[in-house]
Amino acid sequence: MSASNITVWLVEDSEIYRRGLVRAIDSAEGMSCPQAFADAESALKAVEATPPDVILLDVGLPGMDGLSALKKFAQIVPDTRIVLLTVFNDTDKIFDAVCAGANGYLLKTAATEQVLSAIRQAAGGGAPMDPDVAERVLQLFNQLAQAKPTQSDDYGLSDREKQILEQMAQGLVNKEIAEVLEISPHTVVNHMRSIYSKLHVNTNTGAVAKAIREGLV
Amino acid sequence: MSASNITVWLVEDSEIYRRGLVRAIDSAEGMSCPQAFADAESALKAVEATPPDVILLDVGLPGMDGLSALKKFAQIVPDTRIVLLTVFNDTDKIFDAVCAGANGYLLKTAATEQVLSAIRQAAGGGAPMDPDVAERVLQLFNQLAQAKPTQSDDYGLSDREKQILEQMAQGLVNKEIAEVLEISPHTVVNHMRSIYSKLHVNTNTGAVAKAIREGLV
DNA sequence: ACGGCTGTAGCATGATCATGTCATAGCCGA
DNA sequence: TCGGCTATGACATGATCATGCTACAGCCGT
Repeated sequence: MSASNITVWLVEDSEIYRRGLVRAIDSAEGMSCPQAFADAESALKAVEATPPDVILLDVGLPGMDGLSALKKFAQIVPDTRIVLLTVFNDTDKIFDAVCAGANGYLLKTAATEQVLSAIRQAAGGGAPMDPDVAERVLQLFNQLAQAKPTQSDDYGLSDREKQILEQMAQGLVNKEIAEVLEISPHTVVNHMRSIYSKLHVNTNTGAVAKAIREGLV
Repeated sequence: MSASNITVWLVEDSEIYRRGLVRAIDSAEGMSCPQAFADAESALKAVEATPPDVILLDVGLPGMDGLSALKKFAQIVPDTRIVLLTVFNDTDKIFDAVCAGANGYLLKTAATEQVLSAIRQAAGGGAPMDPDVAERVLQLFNQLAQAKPTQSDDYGLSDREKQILEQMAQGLVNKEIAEVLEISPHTVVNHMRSIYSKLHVNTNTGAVAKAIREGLV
């Protein structure tokens, strides 16, 4: 918010790293670090009273883990920009973090000057992101956008059973499914038996619900 | 690929900008710009013969537009890292670009040193991204990932009807739904009529499928 | 050549569903 | 206060579904 003086909080358990970064921030033009915390719990307690512009949050914290903390911060002070600091460069964690509403993602190997620059960018509405992290975000983005609803487990359904399931999920009744697939309604029923058995359901609605939710159709 | 000397191509119609950047790249350590083009067509013709490590691609080109060019480059030389250069900061374009496989996104307002740094990062497998662009990517990412929080259209379903629908999507039969909601099975049927009517379906499977797909439950 | 699986088909029974019609009560806005 | 909407409940009929059983042909691996 304040363009002249950005308030930054630091949540980081390593005392050496924390002290060093606090000093760097306080020395820098246009920003200050009035508070720093060694764990997320104490930061969460204090944040509602005097929300900072930016929080630098270590994801490798003792006690409450960084991602849980991130979600809580995002809930309590949605206007505060939250930049994650991490040594990890793990796709799953990045995915979770982005979903949880992180506004930036820096590696701890970043130089001090880069961190300060990131703080300015975050405060200005940007999302500073390490290029290696960004690369993974883009990969994830493509996976999401290029529509592939992960059918990791198809419950051992046969091709024919999947076809039946698909027609069911179109809202067709058995007779119509039989017509579409050019088989007897009896056969449709038989396939449904197998489907119910494999999906562990016993109603058509249950089968359709499971199929759609699990991306089988 | 080459860590020692990164080959960079520049596709940019502004002669002034192009010449300046070529000179900067050639002067920089560890990279060179053997070729530069004023339009995408001529770059596409030449790219298969001697694919560079990185292509800096202006999206505001005359003739073939930058995004189309991006898709073609990604097809022909998938190993070449493509960084977009743009003056625009438009969400739709960013979305398209990311989907098309861009490996980075710089604004033309970036300083020369930033561009050179971006080239190194892109060549190293990272995705250099302007923080403002990254912010939009993250927003898009959230829209994609966070299910469908916006059931903008609930088809005018009443609260009770949504409850019924929810139970249907659990796979319960009418009698069970009646028990759960502590109403008569007749009433359940009546609510279903309304649901079918509002969703424009006429089977329980159709209703469940639509409800789940549209995020109503 | 045999067993196992898939896909096909059928019959039968009881449960469930879809649809039409009717009815009462409460709540809210006009 | 009246009409409209929601929620409730009911009866009836025909369609559809779930489930139990049997059966056969083709394919695949042993």
